[in-house]
Amino acid sequence: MAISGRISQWKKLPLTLTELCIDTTLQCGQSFRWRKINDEWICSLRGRVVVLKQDESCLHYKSMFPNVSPSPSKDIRDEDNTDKMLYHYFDLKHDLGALYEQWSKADPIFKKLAPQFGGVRILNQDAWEALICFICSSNNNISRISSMAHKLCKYYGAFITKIGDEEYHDFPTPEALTNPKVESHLRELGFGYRAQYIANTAKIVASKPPGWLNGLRNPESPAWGAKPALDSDSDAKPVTYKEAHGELISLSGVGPKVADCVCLMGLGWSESVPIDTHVWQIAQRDYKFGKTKTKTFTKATYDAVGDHFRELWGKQAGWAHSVLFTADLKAFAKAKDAAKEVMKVKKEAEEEEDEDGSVDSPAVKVEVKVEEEVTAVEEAPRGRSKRKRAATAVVKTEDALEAKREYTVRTRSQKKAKGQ
DNA sequence: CCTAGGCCTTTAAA
DNA sequence: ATTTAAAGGCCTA
Repeated sequence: MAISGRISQWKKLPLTLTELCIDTTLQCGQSFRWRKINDEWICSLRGRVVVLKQDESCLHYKSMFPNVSPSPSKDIRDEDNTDKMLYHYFDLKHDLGALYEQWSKADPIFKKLAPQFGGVRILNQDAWEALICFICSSNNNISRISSMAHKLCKYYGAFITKIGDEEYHDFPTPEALTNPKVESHLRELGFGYRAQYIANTAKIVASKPPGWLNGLRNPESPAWGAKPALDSDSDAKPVTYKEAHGELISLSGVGPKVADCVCLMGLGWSESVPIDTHVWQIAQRDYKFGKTKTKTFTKATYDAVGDHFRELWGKQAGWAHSVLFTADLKAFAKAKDAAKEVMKVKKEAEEEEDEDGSVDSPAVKVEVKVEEEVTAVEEAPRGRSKRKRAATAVVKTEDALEAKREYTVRTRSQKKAKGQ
């Protein structure tokens, strides 16, 4: 494989799946730039391309740097701080097992769901990247947000290296997005109304003093590469979560939810709980938040839900929230797959009957219960190979249906409330 | 303080 | 086939 930069060997970090599960953590909607290729995760990160894979006991990683290093003759090991970078990125100083125990103790609902979703961890992302990506997230879905994030890197980020035919670029700086043509270009690229938000926010941030955004960090969670303040200027009073949140809201395209995402995933405010439509649904369905006075979701409701979770889960409420959020996403995806699988089986059954030209097939045209259709498929095998295929489909479908039923039960109460 | 409507684009249902 | 709704919201009136 052709690589234009310098590549490190595989290294490893002892780490259990309870402490970190990259499969869930990297695709639960926190970060939008990781891509999975076979069993490896790959992403450009702070000037290098990082590849990750995980087994029972270790996180394996390697990194690729650009060729234009300060001293090309120097051994890569002297400057490769990827181990420390990942330790910071995954915030591994926290004992996740202990946190899960604490949250389970405080909340029976968490306790029930958590065992299936271990190793979900809040990433310590670059604040600027989080800010722009979550501006993109409004009224949007994960796959489209991801493609937008990649376009930003592709057109505005510094080139890092090429692997095969794929070029890797870093996430763009604010300055790189201040060009007057950015807004119209991003619109052409399909960003929609978010193009303006991004352009405006880039201008605002670029006009602030350097380090302004990271100045909103939780002091207990310093930025990557930040030098510990030597003799700190005593007039700089520490920022609070609420203050940081308020500052972010003043930016373009940033409301309470996006501000909380940046606080939690970019600025180290672990008590921040972003309330999006999913979390709001969880709050209504599982935490009795349905009977508020106002029907629509107001700022007051937003704060009330956040405060409730902060009281329930404590200091690291944002982390606990992400576990439940992940659980809901997975259940939702499973139910969706189930629906697809059912359609597929339907189609197969239909095709088989067409092949035979048999007439006794009322099941496919009439709206009936899916369970009955599955039975119909099972009883309809005629040739050997067809029988096998049908049997496999049934097995897969039963799992899928189970997931769908489970999700439906969980969401029923909410649908009822909506109907009134 | 609360509410309604509009906004870009894509996808899946209806 | 067209239309509607929803997808991890925000902004303006």
